[in-house]
Amino acid sequence: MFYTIGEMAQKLNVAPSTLRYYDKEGLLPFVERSSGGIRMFKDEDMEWLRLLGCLKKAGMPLKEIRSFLDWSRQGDATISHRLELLEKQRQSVLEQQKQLEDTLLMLDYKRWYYQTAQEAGTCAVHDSLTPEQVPEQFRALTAEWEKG
Amino acid sequence: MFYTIGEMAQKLNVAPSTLRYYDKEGLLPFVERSSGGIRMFKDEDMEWLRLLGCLKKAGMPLKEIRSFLDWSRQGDATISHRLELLEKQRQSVLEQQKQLEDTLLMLDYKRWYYQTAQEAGTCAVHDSLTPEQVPEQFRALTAEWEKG
DNA sequence: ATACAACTTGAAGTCAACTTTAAGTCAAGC
DNA sequence: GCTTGACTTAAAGTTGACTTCAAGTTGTAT
Repeated sequence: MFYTIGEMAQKLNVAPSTLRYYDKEGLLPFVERSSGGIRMFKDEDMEWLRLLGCLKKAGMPLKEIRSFLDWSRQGDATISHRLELLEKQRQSVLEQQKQLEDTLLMLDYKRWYYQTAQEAGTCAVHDSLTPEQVPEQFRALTAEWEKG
Repeated sequence: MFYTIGEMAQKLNVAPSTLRYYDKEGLLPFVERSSGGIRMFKDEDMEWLRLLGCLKKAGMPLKEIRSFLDWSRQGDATISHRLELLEKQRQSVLEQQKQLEDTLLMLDYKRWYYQTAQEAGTCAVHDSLTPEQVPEQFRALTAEWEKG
């Protein structure tokens, strides 16, 4: 079962031009062509593109994804390279998670700050708030995120 | 207590040119200047730059950070705008967390895959693995992440 | 056979977020 | 007073990841 670039783009919810760009960057070396030169995508190709999208969302640049792909096609001699790249990316994901955690805490604090201000009609309400009126989980943050 | 752009850049672990760029983009409207035109950063400015960095790492574009800043300077009339922007960003962070969670699971699976392959010296080892030899947490993923 | 939408390519354009360059100014130490 | 390193600006260059354009081809439906 084959799909055209338009069909595959729709399945993946990306623009056809994006897939052509990936192809040009060597990220789709196994996609077959019809006798007339039209790309014929397989379900297998979608698998790889889903993996690609996953790595991309984890912040991996296309160049590194390309390296990983090239290594995969070179066979068993590159297993340790691939493992190393994956470990590096895993570390990066863990750091990003930590960062998002911190940011979420900050956003939650700010949200409470502005919700309170909205109810009062003014940010000045926070000048006259005793520590007991600040929800416990935010007390440590009032000092840290004063500005803005 | 004032800092030069170089000192502040060092404290924040960014390039001085980055801070000049932020200034040009209207993200540092409150940074004072010496009589000779040299930027004089305060601790307060660092607070804001830390907040900016936090929002940036959460994927907020500088334009939106600029909006938030402008609204903050306009006073209480913009509280709801600010709240709306923060809620939107909070939603975005939650989605990113979910995405990273999925990616981490995939990376953990791939890591196991290549660690096993490395020990065996070949990826072919996975062809002759019974389901019981696959750690339980990865069994559902063998089908999902076959490629690469 | 012809129309027509969807495909093809290479090249150029876009966008965000910086970085670099060039030419000049400021300020601290000698 | 002079040197020197860090600062100033405007403008141009870079990078990554696409998108758009122009000109042409393919393949399906009538």
